[in-house]
Amino acid sequence: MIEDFLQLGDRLGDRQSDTSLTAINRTWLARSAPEVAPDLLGCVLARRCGDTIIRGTIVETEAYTADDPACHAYRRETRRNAAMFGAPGTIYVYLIYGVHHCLNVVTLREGVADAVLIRALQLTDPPPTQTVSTPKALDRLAAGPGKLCRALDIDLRLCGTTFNPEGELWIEPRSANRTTQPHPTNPKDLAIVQTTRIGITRGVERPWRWYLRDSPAVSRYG
DNA sequence: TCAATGATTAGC
DNA sequence: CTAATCATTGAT
Repeated sequence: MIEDFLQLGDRLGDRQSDTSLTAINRTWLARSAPEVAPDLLGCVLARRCGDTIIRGTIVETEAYTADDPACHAYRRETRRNAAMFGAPGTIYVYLIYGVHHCLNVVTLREGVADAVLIRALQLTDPPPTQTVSTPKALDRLAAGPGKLCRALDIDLRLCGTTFNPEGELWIEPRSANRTTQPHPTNPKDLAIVQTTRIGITRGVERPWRWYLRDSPAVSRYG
């Protein structure tokens, strides 16, 4: 099953409508992070939690590359960042400030540290473990890299595993036929803003942050 | 072995 | 603006 997923090929372009293709695959991710990051906007991150699946539309991403001083693996490979050197489609999760987990999609090719940080999701429904009183509260539940990991119960246990629809975490392309989505994102109408990254002290000038202009679930604007 | 720090967040 | 909180990191 996992092999089938990996062999789906490179047919998952932005506007594919083949409903048999349900997940982003390794080939689609075998591009540099600054190429993949804006393409992930409007795609759906899906998390299996027991019987239920939590879904959220990706509305904010950042790219990190091997020659980028802000990248965790800029100096060398370590035990913490080892997953960043994995094949495209590998999951890289790290703990930041001793408090929050952050989720990355490994891109490009095996042996090269290159990844996209998922910074915010527009959740379609509240996770089973959480309650929200207003629609606005739901908008903010995954509005930040640490918050989305908490909402989807993502932690270090997933680090080093692979995005896979047969597993616990995967990504569905913009094109998937998702009639149950309360927040459909029409690829033709994606208004993408490109700007500089947040929270870093080196490589600050690289314009490698992207977000959906009109999304109420973006962590910050500007 | 040890001190500094960080791709953050909530709260004052 | 700052505390929380800890694995990783790079320097002793």
